Amino acid sequence: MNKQSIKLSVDAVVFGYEAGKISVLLIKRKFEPFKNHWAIPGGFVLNDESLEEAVERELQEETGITINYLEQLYTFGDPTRDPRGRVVSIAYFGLVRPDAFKLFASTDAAAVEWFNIHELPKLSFDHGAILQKAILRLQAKITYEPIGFELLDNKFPFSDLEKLYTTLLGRDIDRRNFRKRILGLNVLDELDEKLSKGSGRPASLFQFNQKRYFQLKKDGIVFEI
Amino acid sequence: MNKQSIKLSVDAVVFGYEAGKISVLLIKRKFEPFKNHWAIPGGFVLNDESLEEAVERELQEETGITINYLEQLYTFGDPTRDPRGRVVSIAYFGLVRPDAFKLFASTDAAAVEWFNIHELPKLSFDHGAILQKAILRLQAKITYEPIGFELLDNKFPFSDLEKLYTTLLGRDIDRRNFRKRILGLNVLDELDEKLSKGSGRPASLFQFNQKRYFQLKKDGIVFEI
DNA sequence: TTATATTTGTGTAATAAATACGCAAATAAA
DNA sequence: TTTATTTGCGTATTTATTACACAAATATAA
Repeated sequence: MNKQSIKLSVDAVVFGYEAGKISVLLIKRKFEPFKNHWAIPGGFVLNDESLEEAVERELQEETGITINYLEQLYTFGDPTRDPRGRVVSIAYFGLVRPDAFKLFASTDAAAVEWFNIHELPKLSFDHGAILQKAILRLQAKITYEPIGFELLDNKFPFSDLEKLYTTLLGRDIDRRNFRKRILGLNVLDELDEKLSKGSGRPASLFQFNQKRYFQLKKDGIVFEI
Repeated sequence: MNKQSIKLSVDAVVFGYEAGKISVLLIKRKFEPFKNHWAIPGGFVLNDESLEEAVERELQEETGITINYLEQLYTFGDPTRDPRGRVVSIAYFGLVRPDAFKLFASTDAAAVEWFNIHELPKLSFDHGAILQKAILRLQAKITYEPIGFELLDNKFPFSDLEKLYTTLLGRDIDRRNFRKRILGLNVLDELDEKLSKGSGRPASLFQFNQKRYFQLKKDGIVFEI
């Protein structure tokens, strides 16, 4: 049997949300192949680190960002996906809060930028397909897991959540029914604080109660929009 | 940077169903480590084959089985999961029809056997965790994708489908409502043939119409139990 | 200061979907 | 020929989803 010579990398599709726009974090590659082309951040796995550690390390090195939520997306293993030879990549799916939005300082990449998911550049390797799969996962998953909160500030007005859902699902949602549904799930705490932004009645701030969610989940209550 | 020395393998959790029992295909390992212990079939990926090809090849070599449905499950990459060194494994999830049930002739394994998922032996490596994840995937997925049919003969009486669902979901289902629901999805063709098995009124045979399902799916109709 | 625009917050009636439920028909076995 | 077993089917009740409008609180403009 021939010696196996397959390289292993991780890639991360990181989403952020602000002002009604879903963005994804891309880097401009510093080296060949695809030098100076846009790509999903990622890189080779070190021998003694876990896959998640590899993702977090690469994100740190290339974008300086710290991630708020991370899950495995899919493993891409087509033998021709990398011109350098056989590279199998385990793709991850990440979410960051708005406050993490600005603070990146790339060292290993020529540039780092947020791109609106509707205005994407052409991507390196099979990263277009990876990104597509991640978008589908995000859209599907917010309807049955409370991951939307991971894209909002810790405290948020209800209208932010509503806007996030209409944006992600790409359709209008009845404001009253949505509020009833979400508050009925009993996983949001209403705070005493109010937030005024511009004109209009000030909004109560809410906070996702993860502990209560896990408890309810254990009891068999399912999050569903 | 140190040279990467990570090996890549695939493993397949293959489920079968017969007479109200869900089984999983296991092999007895022929070599160290875990020699003569039970494990999920799998092995190292060759340099120039896709991941799916690797799975199908290994299944063929170790169990002689040909699979009916295959999808990626999850990639397991804990640095300590294999005593031989760093081995990252991409786990797959497969289903076979009852007629494929008997015909295996192992060459690369000391033994091959179907085990009821409720009477499993202790497994090698982290295969217990992989299998657990596969069972959860199977249980979840039959409620929102028509994969249950992949576990039945091509033509089946309705009661077989009902039994499969009660078994997998682990709870009773109202027979009339279930039938209404499934037939209402309009993805089953009722054949002219009848099947008599033992006593009782003979049952009409049904067939899953995959083409119609894909069409309906494209139109936005969702399969859901 | 007052009027206007903007955003938040809330309840109920109408419609649709899910659930509960029992008996007759067709066959094999006794 | 009687009995046991399995299939096939309809309707009423309950529950969940959807549609829909106006008052309260603030900022801004007049």
